[in-house]
Amino acid sequence: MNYDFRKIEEKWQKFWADNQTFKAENHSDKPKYYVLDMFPYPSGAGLHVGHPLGYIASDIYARYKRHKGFNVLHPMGYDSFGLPAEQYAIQTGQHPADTTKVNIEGGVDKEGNKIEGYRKQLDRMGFSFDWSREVRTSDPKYYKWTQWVFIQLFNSWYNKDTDKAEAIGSLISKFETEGNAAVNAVCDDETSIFTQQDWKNYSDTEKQQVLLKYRLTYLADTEVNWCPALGTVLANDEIVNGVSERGGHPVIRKKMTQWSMRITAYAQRLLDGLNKVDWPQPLKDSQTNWIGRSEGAEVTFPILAFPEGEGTTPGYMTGGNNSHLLLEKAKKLRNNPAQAEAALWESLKGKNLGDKFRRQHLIDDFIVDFVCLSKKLIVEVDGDIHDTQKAEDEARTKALNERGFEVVRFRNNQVLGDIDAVLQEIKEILVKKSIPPSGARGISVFTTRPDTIFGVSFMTLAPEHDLVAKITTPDQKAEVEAYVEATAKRSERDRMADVKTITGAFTGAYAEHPFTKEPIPIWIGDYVLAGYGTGAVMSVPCGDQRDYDFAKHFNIPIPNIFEGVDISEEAFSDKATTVIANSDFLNGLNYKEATTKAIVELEKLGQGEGKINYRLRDAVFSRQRYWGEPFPVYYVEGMPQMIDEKYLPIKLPEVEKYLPTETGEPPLGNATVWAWDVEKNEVVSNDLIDHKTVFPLELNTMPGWAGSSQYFNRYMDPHNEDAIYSPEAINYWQDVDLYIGGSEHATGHLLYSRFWQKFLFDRGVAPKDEFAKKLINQGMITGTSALAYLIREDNKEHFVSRNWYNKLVSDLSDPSKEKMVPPDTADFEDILKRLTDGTTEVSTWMPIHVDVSLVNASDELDIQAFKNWRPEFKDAIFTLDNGEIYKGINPTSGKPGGEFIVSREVEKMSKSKYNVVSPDAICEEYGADSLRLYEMFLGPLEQSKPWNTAGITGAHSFLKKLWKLYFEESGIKVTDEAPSAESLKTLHKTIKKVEEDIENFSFNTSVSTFMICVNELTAQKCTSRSVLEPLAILVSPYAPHIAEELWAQLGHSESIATAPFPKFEQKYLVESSKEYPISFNGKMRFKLELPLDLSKEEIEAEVMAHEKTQAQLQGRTPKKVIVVPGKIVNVVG
RNA sequence: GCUCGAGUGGUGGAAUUGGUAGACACGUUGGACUUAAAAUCCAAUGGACAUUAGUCCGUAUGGGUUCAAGUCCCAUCUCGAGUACCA
Repeated sequence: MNYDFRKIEEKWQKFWADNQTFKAENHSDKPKYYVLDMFPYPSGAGLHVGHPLGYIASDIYARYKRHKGFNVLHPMGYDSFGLPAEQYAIQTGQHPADTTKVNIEGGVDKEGNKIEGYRKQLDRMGFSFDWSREVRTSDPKYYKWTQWVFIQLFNSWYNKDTDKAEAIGSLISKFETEGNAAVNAVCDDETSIFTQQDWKNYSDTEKQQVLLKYRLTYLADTEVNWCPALGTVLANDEIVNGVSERGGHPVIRKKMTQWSMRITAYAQRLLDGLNKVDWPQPLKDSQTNWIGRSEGAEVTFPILAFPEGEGTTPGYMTGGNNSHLLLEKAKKLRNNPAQAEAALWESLKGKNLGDKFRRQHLIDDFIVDFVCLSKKLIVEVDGDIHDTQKAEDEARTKALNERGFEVVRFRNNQVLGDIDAVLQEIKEILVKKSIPPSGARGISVFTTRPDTIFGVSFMTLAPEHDLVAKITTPDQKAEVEAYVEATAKRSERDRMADVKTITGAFTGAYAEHPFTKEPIPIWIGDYVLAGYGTGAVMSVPCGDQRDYDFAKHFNIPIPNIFEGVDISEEAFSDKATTVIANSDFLNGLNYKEATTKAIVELEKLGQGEGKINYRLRDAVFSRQRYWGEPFPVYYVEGMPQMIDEKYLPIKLPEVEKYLPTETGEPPLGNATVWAWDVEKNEVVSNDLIDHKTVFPLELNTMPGWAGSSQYFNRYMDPHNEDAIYSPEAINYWQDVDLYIGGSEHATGHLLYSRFWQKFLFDRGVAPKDEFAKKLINQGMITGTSALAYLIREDNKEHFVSRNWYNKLVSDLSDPSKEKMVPPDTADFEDILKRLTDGTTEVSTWMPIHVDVSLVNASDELDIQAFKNWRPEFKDAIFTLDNGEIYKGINPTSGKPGGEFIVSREVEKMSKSKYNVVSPDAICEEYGADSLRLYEMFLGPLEQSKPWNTAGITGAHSFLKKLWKLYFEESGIKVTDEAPSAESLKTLHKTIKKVEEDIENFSFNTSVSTFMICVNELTAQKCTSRSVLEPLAILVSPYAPHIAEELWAQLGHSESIATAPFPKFEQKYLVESSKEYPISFNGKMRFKLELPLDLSKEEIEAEVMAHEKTQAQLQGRTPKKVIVVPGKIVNVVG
């Protein structure tokens, strides 16, 4: 009986499908295990051998876990919205839904090409997917729930006090009862303060506008990355090196009204969560990097003169003459608070009222009970004793008032009696004292080095900064405007490309230094980015290289504020060795001390506070595309309204053309039936829009990552029509235990998914705030391109076989070498002549990619097939490896006169390089089991490695050898004979190693282990059932088809899929002796078999007595003999 | 520039807490079986000298620790990935 893999694989694939072998139930006595692959985008090109690598690994693990007694969920689906289908639609007019269906299910495309379809390709590889749970993101039944999550986000806000998302209703009730002053929420920067009375007076539209500033998904005018070529905006992670990730088109900045996701609310939790998950460190690093947390301070620099007289220098106070005695007293008071003080502190601390309070704080010579430095409000709580010291208190209040503080006094019994009334009063004062946005008062900057504040010699604003136009003096106006205009014209890419050129302009305005009160010139420069921090920096040229370069270029002074550092060449930015000098109260302090001190002093002035800044931006969620999820949104008086959940899904409308409209609207602008009737609750014709009961629908669609941000949970209950998934389902499956996919999703899908998961966790929909416990990035399988070297001259084309090409190139680059004279071919000599006399350059060799299917395992090109494939080369000359010219196939021998050898190069697999190998062809020739084994055998899962089809024969012949262990010509040869001790040792050694390897995801080494095992059992002529049966189970996760067949042939009627994994038993591995390597000075010289129960001394004696030892020593006496029992012997001397 | 990761035969890659470097496979060479090819099987295969035993050199480079280093430490070089005026 021969190993007929085609028959076997077809048979078992059918069996698994018919019997739903891998269907997972949502309840089981077994423990659960969830193995997930990143679902693919079904492209028309189909799968190549690189794609299934991760699927094979996850499938091995899933099958292994089934053998280990787990209830395994292993689903698959399609991320089927996306740009390629849409662009194909634009070109051909075919509906993307149709092409997507063909790409998944197979069929014929418009050009008549047969498409195999992803499903069929996947099925051929024998994956144990539970297809009953398949999802497609473009299926309305699925995207109903994507729209649903969007609505939940819209109806939520982020409460910083509870540090989680809450229903928008709780925010509205806060507004109704207390306004927004004390609301500690993540919201838009320019949100202004209002009272509950203001809120009540707002119109409906105004209320909606306010709420949009708080919702977790919101509509706002944002600077977006606009890609004119694609006609859409792109998220930051969709831009690579300043051009679009897809297609490489230029991207410009543009202000547009767009949906955004308030992912920044989760910045800190997204960072913290990384500590809880077992994900690859490089991936965690890139998320950490992307979130970009930096600690520092926000500092406000008052603007000295507004040319238009808009503001004046606000009053502030001097640093003060703090005495240590007072500080100590304040500390003592803090530790012994009166009852009322303690009660009030509970309510004031931790920004409970929205502003930071300090207690028992020193203001000049006064210790005040509570102070809010940023609002300059002092709260005093007086005991009865104050009745007797009214005069002193008044004087004290007056003194504090002179220092710019407002003082409010309460009595102990007021605080203890009705603390809510007291808090309300404080809150109202805070609201009144609310400071308008920073721009009106001065320039806000973010800095990570507040310790260097005395080194500020100028300030720089981004050219796009709002203040630029306001502060520029008439003298400087022309220059500044020209500069702003010039920067706006430069694309993002240009700006990135030349970071070396220093440009900028002086505004003519000055700001005042918070401490020295010196005027500081305000410049603008494009090295300051509008999008990060506040879009303005305090420039410390001695401590920052960019500021340094800018200062040098424009001749701005560079004061040195570092102790013992030479800054004549470059800036000094080493925090670790920093000692501050020339900085008043910071002198002599190190980085950490000076930073803390500077922040405290800035807070006293009300001109700054400690702040944490994130690089992470809110994610733009609108795309001007057709083939994406439509928003469940219509507009009333310009304000977005959510469609009630019960009318979902809002299905994509039909359109004539998939391009943007002539008026520049997104493709959905072409739809004629795209309006919402609030009475009928259905989508109706645009003609009916009356803005009374029928309103226009949103024209944007959602981005690609919308559909992939919750799919892993939807698999748990994919057909649920009443909920995204039932609580029972998600409480059973909880989260993904193992997630395998590419590292390219590090800052896209994997970040957004974590964000949505945390949001759904906050809202009680998901039980875990991280969706995947363990994640593995499989490496890329690269292609091995075949190259034929061509020299093209005067319409003559000449290909040269590898050997000759290499010799020619190396001979020519080495003048000392005698020039190779090729065999007697006039043409070849001609080439050599022209190469050597310089008429032709070596570099004019052109590598031509040859389709890898035209090349055999020994790199020999089928010249005739090549000529048929590329008819433009049918008259080209081919010099073969033996130096002869190819004259066609010899009719008598049927062979060419010699071989033409191609060169090989490892490159990414791509159609244009003709190095794509499809898994179908491999399955056809060698079988799916061979493919699975070989892909695992190639190398470590995480590593990228080149594909070389030739190597698959190793895996294939292993399977044939495996088969031969069970079968001979006449049939099965497995017996019930007792196995030899040797065979049991081989088996158990294999069980141990394979189990360890699978647990460590070291699949390549376990394939080697199988090969060793089969080689050994073959040599042992083992036919024993008690060895061969467990072996079939061991192999089954890797090569499931052959394992099923062997299992069946061994007489089992059930599938092998849930057969218990063989148990390793140490007793079969126990050895009585060991072949010791005997080394001399660390070099192994010979081996010596010795019993394992010998003592160190006995081993040493045996070794020293050995004749080879004496030969090695040649009469010398060893200095030392190291004996490690069971390991090694080393003789020193 | 910064942050990670990696450098081992002709190739893909093995090598536990430092303990026999090159497992396993591809390729190559020779042989067997075949009219022939494929398939299969056997043998050799890091380099150099000797080819009988053997000796020397070898894990990017240079140092170091150790009885013993691919593995640990220091410095350097090269490649890959991510990120980039992030204040």
